[in-house]
Amino acid sequence: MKIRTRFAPSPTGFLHVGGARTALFCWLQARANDGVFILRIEDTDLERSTEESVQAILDGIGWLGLDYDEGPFFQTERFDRYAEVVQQLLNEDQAYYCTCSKKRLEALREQQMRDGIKPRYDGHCRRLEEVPSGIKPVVRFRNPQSGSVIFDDQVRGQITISNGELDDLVIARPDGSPTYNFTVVVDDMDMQITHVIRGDDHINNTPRQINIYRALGADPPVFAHVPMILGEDGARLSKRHGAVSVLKYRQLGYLPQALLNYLVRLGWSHGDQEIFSVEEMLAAFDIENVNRKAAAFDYGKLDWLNQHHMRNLPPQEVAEHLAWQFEALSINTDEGPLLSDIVMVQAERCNTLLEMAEQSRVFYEDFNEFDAGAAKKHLRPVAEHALRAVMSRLADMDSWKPEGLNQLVRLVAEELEVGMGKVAQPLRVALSGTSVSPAIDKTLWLCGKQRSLRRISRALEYVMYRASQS
RNA sequence: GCUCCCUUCGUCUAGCGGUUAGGACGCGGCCCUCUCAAGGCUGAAACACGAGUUCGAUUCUCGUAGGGAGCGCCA
Repeated sequence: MKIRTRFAPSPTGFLHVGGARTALFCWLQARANDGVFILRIEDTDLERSTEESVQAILDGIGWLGLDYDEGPFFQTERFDRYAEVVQQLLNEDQAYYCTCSKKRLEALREQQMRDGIKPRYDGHCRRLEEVPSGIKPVVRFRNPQSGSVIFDDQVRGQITISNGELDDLVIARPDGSPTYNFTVVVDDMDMQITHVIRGDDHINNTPRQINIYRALGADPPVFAHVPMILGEDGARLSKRHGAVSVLKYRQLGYLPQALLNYLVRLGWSHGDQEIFSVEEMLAAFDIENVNRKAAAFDYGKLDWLNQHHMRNLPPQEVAEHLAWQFEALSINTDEGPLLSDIVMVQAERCNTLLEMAEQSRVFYEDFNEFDAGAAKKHLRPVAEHALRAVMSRLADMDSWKPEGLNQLVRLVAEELEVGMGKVAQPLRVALSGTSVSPAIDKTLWLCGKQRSLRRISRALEYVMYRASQS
């Protein structure tokens, strides 16, 4: 049978890393097995669902490249179908009307808590003959009262829950709108989902869902409950820390490939391999090898992976993502080096594309003044000879390539009989305004001839001015 | 409170009865070096606890402790 998986977020917020990883696992399970990946929006909560959230989720999985084959389906567009199934269960006496007031339910619950037992519906309306007029009843699923539900979770192994722990859950509200545990089953059944991969906060819902499948005469799918992702401090992700949209990671300068790589390794491993391209994930991923333990998110490792991918992906491809950063920083890159050249030089020196863009601004825009500390240390009178020597030779350069530039700087150092540092550091400050930049030949290369000459000349003026002041 | 789930270096993990408990990130040291990086070498760092089972437990079983989730007319 063809594997069919689905990612079914509710649009009450953005797509965060936990959801993104679940989506990734669903996607991998489908793609690796020539299956189908479906996107379904669970928007039955009219109060909290928003258009913006739907868009944020779509944008998030779009950025990650988790393309879907069917959908997005919206549950709000399937209300007729749910009503039909509710009626079917009612007709078969597998569901019943319940007129219990919320007040009674609350009192019941309080009493049960006091008695130290698990709060659950007591079946008060199980034998209700007819609904009094004027009362809008809810519909409850008639859950089996004995026996237990046993299922084999692909991640957790066998899980057993006694039916005695379950109660008759509401499947339709007074206004007829369906509830979550019911719509999931109807949808997964109708969409012929074979593998339900979701967060482990749904483990407790699974047995009751399985009972509904059985009542409908359908075979339950395979379940796989993946652990959640914790914040860096090991506490649950909350709005306060870490629970941010995956799109935030784009803003922070992470490549989607890096985030996917990080996410797939969180709770899953394949020998000692740390680096995975999407193709490699597809080849090696197996949902059964996913860990049971919740994992803490670690930005440090994400940084490392991000740098790795920035260095190893084709520069041209990374450049496209880098362009997004420059745009976000309002840096015009029309006049200056190719973005792919920036990537080749800067990738190993940065953890994120954001850093890369910020540190490369100097190749596109002039800086206002020298960093005080750097200037004080390196733009001293003794630097004059070196700067002049370099400048005059640069003026004669016709081929502006790193190799030639490197030779040139070395030659100057040799002729002046000083170490490379005595030439490179003043030059670096002259070109970048700071004491930190790529290797000096690369810095010259990226600055370009005109810009380099102009900046060295300006630095010389600064050096002369200082000399005159002392 | 009740039910279910989880527990190897700080973090992510390997391990599937006998290992000097391996790798990765991070951290320390050394080397390289024109700055910052990157790279190379190297060091510190873990089986939550207690009983069993066994010739032998990180590994199997049961407790304890700690953590998480669920117990809605939310999803």
